[in-house]
Order: sequence, then C-alpha cells, then structure tokens
Amino acid sequence: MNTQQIKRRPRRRFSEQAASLCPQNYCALCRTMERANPVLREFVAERAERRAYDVGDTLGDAVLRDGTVSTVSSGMIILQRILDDGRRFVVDFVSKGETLTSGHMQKDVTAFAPIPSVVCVLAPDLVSTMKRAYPQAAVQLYELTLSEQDRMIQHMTLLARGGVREKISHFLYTLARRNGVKREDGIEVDLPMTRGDIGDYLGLNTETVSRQFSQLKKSGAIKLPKPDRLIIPDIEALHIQSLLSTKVELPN
Amino acid sequence: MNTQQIKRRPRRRFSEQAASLCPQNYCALCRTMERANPVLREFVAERAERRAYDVGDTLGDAVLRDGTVSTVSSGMIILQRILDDGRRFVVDFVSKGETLTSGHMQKDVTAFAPIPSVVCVLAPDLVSTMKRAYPQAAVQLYELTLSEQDRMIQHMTLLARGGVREKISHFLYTLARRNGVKREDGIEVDLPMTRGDIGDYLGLNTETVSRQFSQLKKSGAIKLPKPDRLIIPDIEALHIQSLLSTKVELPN
DNA sequence: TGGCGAATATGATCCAGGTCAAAGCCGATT
DNA sequence: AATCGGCTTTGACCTGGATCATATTCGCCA
Repeated sequence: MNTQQIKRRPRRRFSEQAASLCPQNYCALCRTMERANPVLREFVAERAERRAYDVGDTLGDAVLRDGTVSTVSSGMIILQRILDDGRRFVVDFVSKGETLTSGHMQKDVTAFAPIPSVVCVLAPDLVSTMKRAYPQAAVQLYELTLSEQDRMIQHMTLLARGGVREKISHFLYTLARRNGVKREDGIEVDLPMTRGDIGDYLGLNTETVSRQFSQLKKSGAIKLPKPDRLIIPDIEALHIQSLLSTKVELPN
Repeated sequence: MNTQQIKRRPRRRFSEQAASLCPQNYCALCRTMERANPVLREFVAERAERRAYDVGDTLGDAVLRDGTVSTVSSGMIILQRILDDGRRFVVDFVSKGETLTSGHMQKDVTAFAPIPSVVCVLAPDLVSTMKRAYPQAAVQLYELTLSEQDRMIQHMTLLARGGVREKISHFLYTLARRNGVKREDGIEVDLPMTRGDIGDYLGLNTETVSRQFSQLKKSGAIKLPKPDRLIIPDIEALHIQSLLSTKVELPN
C-alpha cells in the first residue's frame, strides 16, 4: 500500500445542497428523538454543525474527539490507521446515516472522505444537554458502542480465520444489507471505496480483491456494471459463502 | 483447530484459598473505590459473588451478561468464538486483576478457564447501586470499554497487516507488560494458554506459533525454562520487532 | 516409577495469497 | 476529443504460513 492519500479521483458527482440537508434523511438518533420529543430534535438539529468534505479531505479532531457525536449525513467516511512503514489498515467504512462511535475515536485513527460527504457534528456540550433532556439518547449511544464492539469481534474473526472468498463475500453481504437498494434485478450497492481500501480493511491487497471480484462476477454471484457499482442478484447465495456462522443484524 | 474443549491438562496447581480471597489483590475498580469510599467498597465486596472454575470449566451467562461486572481475581479467562465448522477465534485473554467489559459479552462469545481461576462477579443491580453511590465507577467502567476498543483496533491491525514474527512478538511484549514479573534475569511471564490458544488469538496455527517460539529462543530474545514459563531478558528488543509501526528485517 | 494422554516441537511438502509487471479503463480537465 | 493520472484488471511467478507426518516432552495418575 502506498503511503499517504495521494489525490483520489472523484468517482461521482453528488448534489451538494441535497446532501447538506438533514431532515430528509434522519439518522437513527434523530428519528427516535423526533418521535419522542420533536422540540428537542429541532433544538439539537439547529445547533448541530454540518461539515462538508471533498474527496480526500481529512476530518479534524473536533469531529473525532471523544464526547462529540458525529453522524454521516451523506457520502462516506473511511477510518484508517497508517503505520510508520506505510502499511495501512482500514478500521471501518461509515456510511450515510451511521454514527461514529467512541470506539472509532482512538489514537492513531484518522478519517477521510473517499467521496464528497457531509458530517453532522454534535459538540460535547450539546451532547450532554441532549442526554440530560432525553436520557434515551444516552441509552441509544451506549447500544451503538455495544453493536460496534460486536462488529469488531466479528471482523477480528474474519481477519484471523477467514479465507479470501469469505472475506470478500462477507464484506459485500454486509455492505448490501446496510446500504443496498432493492432493484428488480437484485440489490444494488455503491462502492465509493477503492479495491485497495477494501483490501486494507480485510487484510488483503488490491490485486487479490480485484481477482475475487472478477471470479464472483464470472460465477454470476455479482454484477459490476461499473467498477464502483455493484448488483447482487441473490443476496443469500453470497451469504452462504460469506459465512462465519452469524446472521447480520440490521439496526432500525 | 479441533472443535471443543477436549480435556485440558492442568498445568500447575493453584492455592485455592489464597485465590478466593479478594482484598489481597484489589482490582483497579476496588482500589480506587477503597480510597474514595471504603465503606462502599466493603459493601460491594461483601455482596460480590466469587466463582471458582477448574481447568476447562465454562463460564455461565450470569457472569457474561451485559450489566454484570466480572473481574478475574486469580487465574485466567479465555474468551473465544467457535464457528460452526470448528474453526476457533480467541477474542481475548483476561488475566488476574482485569475486568470483562461489555465488549466481551457479545453473542457467540463463550469463556472458559485454562487454569483454575476465580472470578469476582457483581450482579447488575449491585453495579447500578455502586454507580449511583459512586459515579466515578461509571466513568471508570466507561474508560475500560474505551481502552478495550483501542486494544481491539490494535489487534485488528495486527491480524490484518502483521507478519508471524510481529504477531508473536507483539503478543509476548503485551503479555509481559501486563502480567510480567521483574526478575534479575529479565521479565518472567506465565503462559497459562496453549500454543493453539495463542494461534487462535493471532490467526495462526499451533505449529507456526511453536516454530516462532523456537526461533525466538534460539536467537536469545526469550528463554523457555518450561513451555509455560517465559523469561524475556530484554523487553525492548522484543518491542522493536513487535511494533506494527516499525519495520524490522531479521535474518530467519 | 512407569505409562498414558495431551501439548510441544520439528521436518517435509503444499498452496493460498502476495509480489511484480504490464495493460486497460474511466472520469476529470483542457 | 485528447490527454492525463489514478484505478482496475490480468498474468506470471514467488513465498510465508498451513498441512501433514512424526517424534518428543511433560505432568498427572496408577
């Protein structure tokens, strides 16, 4: 893996103004808050800061600091750890509607946007206020870190014991369940990350990832109209070869 | 990896009565509580349940349930995940004085004692009481999960990007820093776990782990008076080849 | 004290995935 | 529409660690 963010090529255009709005695509936190206490939701939404990032932009400490709650409103955020010798490990891909948890905000972990993205940032004091006014928020945030830890154990298992095929299948399966859109010819998913990103997430290299994509394509398990657009005709077929034995639970 | 706990051979005898006492070896939680509020400490310690486990015993759900706080008073607890096809992943080794965090208590994760061990269990309602009477406990428990998540990221990096030498060195280095006892000829550490356990923790197999031990022994980096007793003459020498952020080329 | 069963060690061989190399592709920019 | 830079794909080859096969050691127990 080469050392630093060189200069990623933008993959696709995003409508900036649509992305910067929040009410259209509530995150889980705002959704439950809206139902329980619309006034508080309004209060929080007004004070939240939306930050827009262009391709390759790095997220600052304010967004990643412990105590801050940051949710990806649009686009995607990649969390990574770069080692001194240039090796890289991708800690997680955070998609639209997902929240960065405390577990992500650890030393040496940096974040960047692989495509233009908007992050909704609640400063620590706003978070405190929110928790006080709406204790359920604290519970929800706690549950978020719990499920994040579960995902980490899942991922460690995959890294330690999975073969290439399992790694890729599990990755695509999980991504499809999280972000996939149902079409008549299967589930469609965007792949805003490069093959190298995926490799650094799964402990593989670019070429190996690419080869697996080719094989899955040839076998009919996936379609790739474009390198960054994936269609999965039969999600369960993928699941079977992906398996480390656990069913993926979906939030909301 | 073979499927289940066969029947572990006891490695060494432990003094049962010494092990079952707690005041002699406070965990971090009790230590700070003792200073801040000895009466509460006493209250909690009296209501805590100590459970003794023999070699190979499985910890029940009561100990691993979310909301429970369990600390290893003596011995060691191994957390693992067994896959349907028999493959195994060791999630963590929890040593004496360390506390099982919520992150450990995830679905499919089971726990057992590789040597006779005692676990100090605080039931959920006792934990609630303690947190209410001593809010600092909640902070401490939160910080525990934070550091646990940091360790998980560290470990994922190791699993995804580390070579055999780095994995083993890092493992031994970390173990020595956590549990090592200073001697005149170096730091001494017990290895209550088998080579297979270590392999399932690091994503390696038994033979590979054994071979690395042999190489490290031959190179003088470690001494192994017995297979389960390790002496590290120069901990920093190990650190250098352990580090994910430092590339080291070694002959053989 | 000797035998048993499990853990450890070590050699021989294999192969999944990494590395190296070279096209091909695609969106952005001009 | 041409060029450019980075991403993707594919092929050829190599190697680190897994597998398979046997000792060998160690601690328990009779």
